[in-house]
Amino acid sequence: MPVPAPATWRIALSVPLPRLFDYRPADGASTPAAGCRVKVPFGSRSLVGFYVEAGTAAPEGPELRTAEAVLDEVPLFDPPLWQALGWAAGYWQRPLGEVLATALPVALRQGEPLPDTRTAFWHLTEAGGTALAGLRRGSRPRALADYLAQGERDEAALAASIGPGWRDALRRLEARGLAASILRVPSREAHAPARAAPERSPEQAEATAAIDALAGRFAVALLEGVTGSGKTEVYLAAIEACLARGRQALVLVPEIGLTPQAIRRYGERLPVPVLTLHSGLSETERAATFARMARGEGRVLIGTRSAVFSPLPDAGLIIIDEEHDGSYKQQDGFRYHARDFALVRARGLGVPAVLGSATPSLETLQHARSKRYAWLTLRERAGGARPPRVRVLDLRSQRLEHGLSRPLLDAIADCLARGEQALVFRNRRGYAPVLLCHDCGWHADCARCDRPLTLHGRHRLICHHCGHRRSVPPACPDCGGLALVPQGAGTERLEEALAARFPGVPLIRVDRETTRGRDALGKHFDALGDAPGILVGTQMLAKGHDLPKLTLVAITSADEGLFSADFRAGERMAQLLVQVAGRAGRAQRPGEVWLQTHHPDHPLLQTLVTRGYPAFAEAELAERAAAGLPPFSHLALLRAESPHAEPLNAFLAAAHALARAQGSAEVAAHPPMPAPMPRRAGRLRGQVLFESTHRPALQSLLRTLYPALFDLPEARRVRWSLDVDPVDLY
DNA sequence: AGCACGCCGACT
DNA sequence: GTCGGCGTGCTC
Repeated sequence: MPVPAPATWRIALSVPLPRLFDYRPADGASTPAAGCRVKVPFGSRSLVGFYVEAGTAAPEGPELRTAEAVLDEVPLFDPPLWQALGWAAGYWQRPLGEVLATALPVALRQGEPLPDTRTAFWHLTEAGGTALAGLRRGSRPRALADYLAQGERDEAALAASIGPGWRDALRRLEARGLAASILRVPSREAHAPARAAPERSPEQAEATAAIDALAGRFAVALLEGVTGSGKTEVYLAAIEACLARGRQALVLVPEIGLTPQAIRRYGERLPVPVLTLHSGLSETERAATFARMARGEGRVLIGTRSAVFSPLPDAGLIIIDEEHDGSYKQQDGFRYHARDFALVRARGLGVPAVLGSATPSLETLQHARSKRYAWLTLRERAGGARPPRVRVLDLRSQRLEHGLSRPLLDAIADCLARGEQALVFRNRRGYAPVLLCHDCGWHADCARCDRPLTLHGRHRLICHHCGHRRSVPPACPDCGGLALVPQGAGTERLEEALAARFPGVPLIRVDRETTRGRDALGKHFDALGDAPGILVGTQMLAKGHDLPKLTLVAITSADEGLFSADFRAGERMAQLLVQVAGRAGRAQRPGEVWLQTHHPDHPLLQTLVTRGYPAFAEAELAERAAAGLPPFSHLALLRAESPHAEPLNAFLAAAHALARAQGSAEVAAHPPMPAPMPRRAGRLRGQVLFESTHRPALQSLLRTLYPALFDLPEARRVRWSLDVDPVDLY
């Protein structure tokens, strides 16, 4: 009779190795549930990992080390979340431990316990009730005692009611035994919303009813609503219904979509507290939000990309606002797509998901066309606002003043004269994108990226790809000529030109330089107010709060994206143009959009301008279908970079050979090629593209290829990463 | 990714 | 004579 192999614990660790690690069970510990955190020795350090499953020690395997401790009685991941994360690790090709670690706030990742989410509620003691009348009238302790006499209150309520000095007064009452507190989970009781819902349009009511009808099962609805059509009202109605059924709702928003105004709007309209998750929070706050959601205390969570990992023990609805937005795709490390993961979670949870956008991604549109998603549309703008009129301005016959044509400047002047506001959009920061020698054609390039340096101010050249800075040379380094001229216009130059042309008119520039930190954007808009004025800036202007006086939107160049090598450039350009254009003419003032271009006859532009985004998307989908591009095929991109060409080429060739050797007829492994930016920050970059019309075939190739890449000796000399469903081919 | 080990330049 | 540069290799 053979001796049974000793049982082991298979642990997922957050290290970039595509396997689990086997340990002997911790002394005296019983086998944990899947997903429990376990402390284990690893090399010379001690790591927090996740128990996955039991295993058996291979007879000739390595000597196993012993796990130190089990940190959880109950895993932090509920079963559907655990399952979805396992799926994600397999689909996006990342070690499970790394995926699980990303899904947790840092404190929990490091082994901290799930934080206490109870809050202190204060009340008057019996002695306090008696002593109340004896407290000096008008004093803070008296005010506090009077307030507490009405019933128990949490500290936020005390602060709001008493104002500064409340804590001091409270301490004094507590010291005299007049007030006491108990720690308690805040009541889940619904309160009356601070603001009532406006009347819904028939379209909104219809969409709301359609979403309601999906409750209790997995289904996806695309809510395609033109800018200003009130998609948020539909979300709010769907969330209310979800709450009424006793379920939690998760709302994902793009990075720039989660403004204080937006949060306030949800908070005022919903009958429960709204939790938020965004880049401005501390790790303590993130862990608390995670805990509140895990315990079912939080009923509504609004957050950016990473909020998709929140526990949802009572899930009822998942909403992905602006589903086309690129910020849902994580661009380093675990390269997941929050929209796609949200749909996987919705399926696992058996709840509906709503994808909202004025400009849906072609992927989502294709699903809607093929009837896999319900397709709901909002065609009317709320309050009877008219869609803006679009005018295409042919630049070929125009002289430009710092990137602005005469007719456009006149239109801005008219707009200001009417007492209205204008928005000038330019997707380039800085003064000018190129500094050119007029004598010999030399231009200033970044020495580490081979790309033109952007002129900032008159003296600084900055590389937007690697951050490298230098000053403007006194003369052309090639010919010695002194005629170094800025070519093209960035937001800085537009601001300068507009200020010169419209002296005294309020002018606000909105780009990464001028708009940093929490709600800097909101402060800009507040500064402008309702007075006539001009906003000039980058795509940060595409969203933000409503500007009722904004009636003119100028897009200074629609040409980028028309001829780009990236097959998604046209789609992105169209989405951006429509989003920016949608800012014009809310309320009762009709808006106009001016579009400067050197290619007024370009078919994509023509379709977009004359027939709108849906027609553009149809045309683009037809082209993608003909070219066999996504969403009609599926891609994975192996990227690599190295300071030297030789190890880079060796790795890509080896990886390509490996894929070829696996020989899938259904997957095309393109030969290694340079990245669209072949050199960045001094590193050479190359890639291998995998493509298949059959997703399972691509997945099957990646499942064997990914671990094999780690074993390539060539892999150790380069930095490499695998991107499944890349959104750009950079 | 860390972290240790390992073999060559400018400092107390 | 050492501190430390980052190449190379390993982690149950």
